[in-house]
This record gives sequence, C-alpha cells and structure tokens, in this order.
Amino acid sequence: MNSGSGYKTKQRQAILDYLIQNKEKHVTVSKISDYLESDGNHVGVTTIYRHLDKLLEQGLVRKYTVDGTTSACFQYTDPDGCCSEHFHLKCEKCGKLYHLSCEHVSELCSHIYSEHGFRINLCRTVLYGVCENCISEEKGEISE
Amino acid sequence: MNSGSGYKTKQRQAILDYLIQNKEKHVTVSKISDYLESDGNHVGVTTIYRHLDKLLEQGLVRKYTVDGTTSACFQYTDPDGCCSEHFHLKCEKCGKLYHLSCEHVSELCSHIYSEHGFRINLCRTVLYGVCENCISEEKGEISE
DNA sequence: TTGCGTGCAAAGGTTTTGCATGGCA
DNA sequence: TGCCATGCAAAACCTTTGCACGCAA
Repeated sequence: MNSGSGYKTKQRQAILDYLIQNKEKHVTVSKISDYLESDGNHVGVTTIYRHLDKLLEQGLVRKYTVDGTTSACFQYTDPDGCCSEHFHLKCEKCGKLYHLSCEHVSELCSHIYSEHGFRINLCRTVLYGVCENCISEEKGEISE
Repeated sequence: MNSGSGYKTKQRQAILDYLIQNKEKHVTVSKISDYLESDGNHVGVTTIYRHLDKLLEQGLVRKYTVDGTTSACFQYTDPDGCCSEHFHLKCEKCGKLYHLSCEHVSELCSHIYSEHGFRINLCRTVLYGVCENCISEEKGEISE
C-alpha cells in the first residue's frame, strides 16, 4: 500500500531533506522555496504545496499556524507514530518544538477522557508557552 | 489607562454583541460581516478586522485557525482573567469550546514548569480532540 | 509508452493599507 | 473643533486550480 506514494523525484527529495534538516522547528512554504532557490534547486511553490499535502496525509509533517503569521507552518515528524503519545510544546519566542514524553501526560489524558468525556488528539494538540532558554533570556531583557 | 480604548460606536457595539452572543463557539470575519448585514447593520470588513485586532490586544477575544479553513477564527473570552487558569478543549467535530477547570491542570502546569522548564501559556493553548457528544454520534456512524 | 510530477499563469480567498469622509467627545 | 472611526477601493499575500510539458518507471 505504501508503494503507491509516488515517484522519487529530486524536488520531492529536496523538500523532504530540508524538512528533516529543520525538524526541530517549523518552516513555511516561502522559507522552503527561498532556501531551495538559494541552494540552486528551484522548485515551484505549487509543487511544494502539493508535496506538503501528501506528507500531511501520510502523517510525516505537522501543520500549524502561529500568531502573527498568516501563512501555515509545517514541521517534520518522525514516522514511528510516537508523536501520538506525547504532548508538543511550542515555544512562542524561539519557535522550537519540544516533545514531552512523560507519564503525567497520559495520566492527564485518561483523566480528561474518563472524567470529562473528551478524547484528546495529541497529534494535533500543541501547548504554547515559553521554553527554558527563552525564560532565562527574558530575565536579561527587563531593562526595556 | 483603559479610558484610551476608543470611542463607543455602533459598529464596535454590534461586533462585540455578536461575539458575546456566540461566545460558546468561534466565528470568522465573513460570518460576522454576513450576520451584521442580514441584521441591517452594515459594517465594512476593514472595520471588523480593526476591532478584532484591538479586542485581541485587550485579551477580549481569542484567535485560532482550524484545520481545513484558510480564514482565522475568533471567539469572545470573558475579561475576568479566569481563562488564564484553565485549559481550553476545542472539539474538532462540532467546534464547541470547553473550559476545563480542574486541579489536574494546574498540577500538570506546575509539573511541566518545575521538571521540564517550560512555562505554559494557558490563554493561548487549546487542546484539540473530540467531545462527549460527538463521540456518541461517531458510534452511530460506523455503518459508513 | 503511460501516467504521475512539475511549473507557469491565473483565479480565488483573506487580510492589510491608503485616503477621503463621517461621527464621537 | 479635533481626532479617531469608518468604508471603499486597491494592494499584498497565501493557496489552489488549469493546463501543457517533463520525467520516472
């Protein structure tokens, strides 16, 4: 069934490579396009959109929107399926994505399901906030 | 300081009224515009965008994007600040927003802060999933 | 050779900006 | 009266669609 995922083309490979290289943060279509352009591999935006759609269906990328942006953000996610078992923490300052695997999470989920009747979709859910690094940086910026 | 929020105009009031009437769900700019039009109160979309921006700054509305839509969704949020103290559960099926106040939440937040160094922004964070009502409906649709 | 992949151009939406006019205080 | 608010038109974006050509299998 997976053999039907399509041809191996250099465009597809270039897009996937870039996503994997940047798997710790999200990227936009225009960033992908700009990077490939500067790297000497021109790929039309249409193609980028089409590949991202397919990767999304295959569960190989996650899609968000971030405050202050109108364009969608994409981020590579490992295909091992483990991302449906933990929370994702997205730093609002630096954009970095953290995968939070911890028993408190599954505990909370089962609590919410059994007590509040709500089945959480961990794949889609992102907790926003500020990460450790950016918290320390903040403390240095109070002089504003 | 709050006196600088601007004039009281009928456009502003109409937008706010509509948001409050629909506080249990999210609305888009075009929905607001269509409703006001049908209600005999024409308000230009520019004005709607500008008011939503202000309300967002004041923390009186929340802004999301929902899968499969290209337009932003807005939802009124009470100004009493309590929404920074609980999780928000958004049902992916019916779009309803639930406010989850429960000690497990604050427990998880302090755990994540102390153990993982991440400070969660509850105002901005939405847990996606499927609510009780929609789960029961799903069970009736398995015949597809 | 076959059929998917690609990329340009154009269309379709949403959101923002400029500018002249209107209306609250 | 002084400013902010409003709304139209146009611009700026992001994303999708149509279509002819290219290329992997």
